[in-house]
Amino acid sequence: MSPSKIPALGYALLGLLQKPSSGYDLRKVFSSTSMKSYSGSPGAIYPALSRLEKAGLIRGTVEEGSGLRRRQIFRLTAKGLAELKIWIALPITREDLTSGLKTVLLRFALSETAVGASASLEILKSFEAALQPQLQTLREQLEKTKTVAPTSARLALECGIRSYESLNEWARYSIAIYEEQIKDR
Amino acid sequence: MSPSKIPALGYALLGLLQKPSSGYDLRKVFSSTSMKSYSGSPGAIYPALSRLEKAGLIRGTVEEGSGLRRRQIFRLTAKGLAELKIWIALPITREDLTSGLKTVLLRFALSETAVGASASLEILKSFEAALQPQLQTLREQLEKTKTVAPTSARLALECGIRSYESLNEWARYSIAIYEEQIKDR
DNA sequence: TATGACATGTAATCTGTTACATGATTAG
DNA sequence: CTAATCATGTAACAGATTACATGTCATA
Repeated sequence: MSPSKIPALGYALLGLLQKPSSGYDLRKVFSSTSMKSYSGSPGAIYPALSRLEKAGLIRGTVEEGSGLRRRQIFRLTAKGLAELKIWIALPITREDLTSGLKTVLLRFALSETAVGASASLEILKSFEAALQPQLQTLREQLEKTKTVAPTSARLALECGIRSYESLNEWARYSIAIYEEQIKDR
Repeated sequence: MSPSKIPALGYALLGLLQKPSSGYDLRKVFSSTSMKSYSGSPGAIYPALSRLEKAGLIRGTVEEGSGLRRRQIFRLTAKGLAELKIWIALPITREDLTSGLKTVLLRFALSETAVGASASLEILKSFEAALQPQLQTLREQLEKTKTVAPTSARLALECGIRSYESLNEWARYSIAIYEEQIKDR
């Protein structure tokens, strides 16, 4: 329904705000965990939070009370949670693989808590499906450029192929785990 | 010497311009090869080319002659080539791994032609060196979050670890190839 | 009471995206 | 001759980076 033109940072914030946090908390998560790819600079986060609040997806409340240095705690609204769920469960495209692998992994990481294990499994399946044509394209490119290109260019291509193969194995492994888990439930 | 505040797209263009090309040629490369992550939209490429030309790193000449639809062919200048070489041979940091793996691979792919096989080998070695602490950090994170986190979050972390392990194997494999090649020379 | 970490923000600038505009050439 | 493709650009806008600004609290 909504046009949903939110950049990746916005969704990352929504995902983290399943646990209410201040802007500073969020910055710390970005800089201390494996989410360093998201900027975490104040000039990015605070404006992004303002936009999300203006869009009604989160709500900030100034924390009155004990410590009393002004800290604003943000929480997801119902609308924000709905938007987050839609984003997480989006089927994975080939484009997601080339330009936003980090984002895909974040969506998957959040999926179980936000939308449940069966949705996680669906994400994995669409991920695996998207990998196949990508792998084939790269393999064809390798065949084509094998003889002409310099060694380093060929090796770089091989690196891409190996990466996707590794992702493929991981996807199968993860799918197996989820299928077990859902069966046992 | 120069401050070198060129964005990734700029360097990608410099790399491709080792072979003189028009803006349109470059767009085609971006959209048809595994470099789709670089925008290739005219609103990105043409301004970027202008900036590079203004900085004296490339020079464009309008192609007079046969076909006669106006096409501007860009070529690297000596300064541009020097800048490109510096960028390619930059040692690889941990930060490069988390935020710019694509860029690292591009640098490596270009390295042999632009700066020679021994430089390619150096890049691989600094790449491998940067991988180790990264892997250790992720493994520690996995240990810490193993019991608390939901399955999907744990699996996402495992995906990261597997990816870096795969990169590590590739780096060793590639280093072996280059060491052979350099010995035989 | 002075220093540094906590916590939040703003302003200038740059780059990329999206969408549109223009003209030249080739194919049907 | 008309449509599609080639080839180049521009303008409006959104978002990120960098650097700076501000005030609070703890501690030495």
